[in-house]
Formats: sequence, C-alpha cells, structure tokens
Amino acid sequence: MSVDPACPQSLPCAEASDYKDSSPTPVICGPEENYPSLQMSSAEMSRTETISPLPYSMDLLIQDSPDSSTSPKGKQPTSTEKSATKKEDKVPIKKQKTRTVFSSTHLCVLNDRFQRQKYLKLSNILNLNYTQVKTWFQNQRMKSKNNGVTQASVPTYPSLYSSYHQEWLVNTTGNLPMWSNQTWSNSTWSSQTWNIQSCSNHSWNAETWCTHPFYNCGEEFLQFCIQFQPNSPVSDLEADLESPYVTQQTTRYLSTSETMDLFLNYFTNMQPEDV
DNA sequence: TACCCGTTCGCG
DNA sequence: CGCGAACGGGTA
Repeated sequence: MSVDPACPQSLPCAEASDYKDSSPTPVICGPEENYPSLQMSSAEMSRTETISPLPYSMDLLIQDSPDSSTSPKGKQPTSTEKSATKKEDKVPIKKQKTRTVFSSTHLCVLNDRFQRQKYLKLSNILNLNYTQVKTWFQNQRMKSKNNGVTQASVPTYPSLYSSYHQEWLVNTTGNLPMWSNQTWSNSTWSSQTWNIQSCSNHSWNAETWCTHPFYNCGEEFLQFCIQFQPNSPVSDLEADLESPYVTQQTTRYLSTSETMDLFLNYFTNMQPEDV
C-alpha cells in the first residue's frame, strides 16, 4: 500500500530498465535526429492526415520492409523486357503498386514494439521513465473521463501572430475562433502542462481540436521546445547515457514568453503544406 | 499484459 | 486541503 521510502521508484526503474535493455531504441527505431529535425518527412505528412497516426518508429520500421511476401523474386528485367520498356517510353509507364503482406511474426513484433514504443519514445524525449509516462497517461484518461470529454483534456495552443498561418488556418478549418483572443496565464504554461492543457474559457471542444491541422503537431513542437531548453540533453542517447531512469527528475519550466517565442519560431518556419 | 478504477500519499 | 503521481487489485 505505502511506497517504500527508501526506493520509491524501485518498481518503475526496474520496469523501465527492462524495456531499455530489451529495446535498444536508438538502433531499432532509427536515428534519433529525426526528432530534432523540424522538417516533416512525407511519411509524417501523411501521418498527420490519418486519424490514428503511427508513431515515428512505425514509419521507420515499415519503410524499408522487404516486400518478399508479395513481390515475386527475380523480377530484374531481362534484356527483352528492357527493350520492351524502351519501346513504351512514350507511353507513360504506370508504376505497379506493391502491397506488403506482413506475416504473423511481423505483425506480432511490430505490434509489440508499437504498444511499448508509444510511451518509450515519449519517456526518452522527456527524460522520464516508462512507468512515469504510462501512469501520467492513465491518470489523464481518468481525469478527462471524470471531467467530461468536451470540457477538459482538449489540448490547446496559443494565438498565432503570423498572419500567414492565421489566414491559412481560417481557410482550412472554418470558423474556429481560437487563434486570436485567448489569454494565456502563467499557469497555462508549465513544462508538464503546456502540451496537453485544457483551457476552460475557450470555445474549443474535442471535435474542433481533433480536426484541427495542428492537432498532430504537438509532439514536434514538444521536441522543438526541449531542443531549446538550455539544460536539456542534446540527444535521447545522450540522455540515456548521462541520466538513466533511476534519477528523480526535476521539473524545468519555460516561461510564457519563452514558450511563445519557441512556438512562433517553430510554426512560422513551417510551411502550410508541412502541417 | 495493458488498461480501468479506487485509493494512498507527498507536496505546495 | 486540493492536486497529481503512484500503487494495487480486478478484468478482458
């Protein structure tokens, strides 16, 4: 019932290190520099259009997947085939689509990785352990459930003062009035709450937010802010090396102005098609 | 095994 | 005293 005061994080630490040991994230998930990079890949762009986007790790896992199950082997064009394609040069060649059929083993491994990666990736970024992130999500689910879906847990972002983006937002999202008149108190912004924070006096509800084109930009912005926190590790790998899960993290705060500057800097450098 | 849910407990 | 992190039992 009570937590052992000698080692309050013994269980989370053990669990986290289990994942850490068995899941060499930087290797399996690809280069971590994907996060500091603010350029959205085509995969990420398509991800923003999906209702339930895959994490980056899935994109990276899938992108180089061999198409062995569906693509006939030895499909290298023969000399006759080459000449045939030369003849058809004038005709627009329709590149044949291939659809990868994952084996049950593939799906098993991928799903397993996906389930854990959801929290692993975030925990690495935030330099928290896996259990802390998972618990936070659980508590947030309970919190939003108790408060009602439309009243709380609608993540919001500050006004954009870039007229370029503001115009684009209006045009693409309809009559959402959120980018102009919100006031942001200091309590609105903290290192833990600015990314997923409800604002009680705005006109958003879950639907308007979830259909907003910035809905999927939270993680990129999050990474962007972390990147610019002066005391933050440069990379996830560096974070792992110098500060394992055992350490009790101290909360770092960004001031309102700092966060606003980061936000504006981030989104004003982003092209609309990136969003 | 992850999630739900009630609960405890520490902190400001 | 309220909030939120964390715990532990139950469940599918």
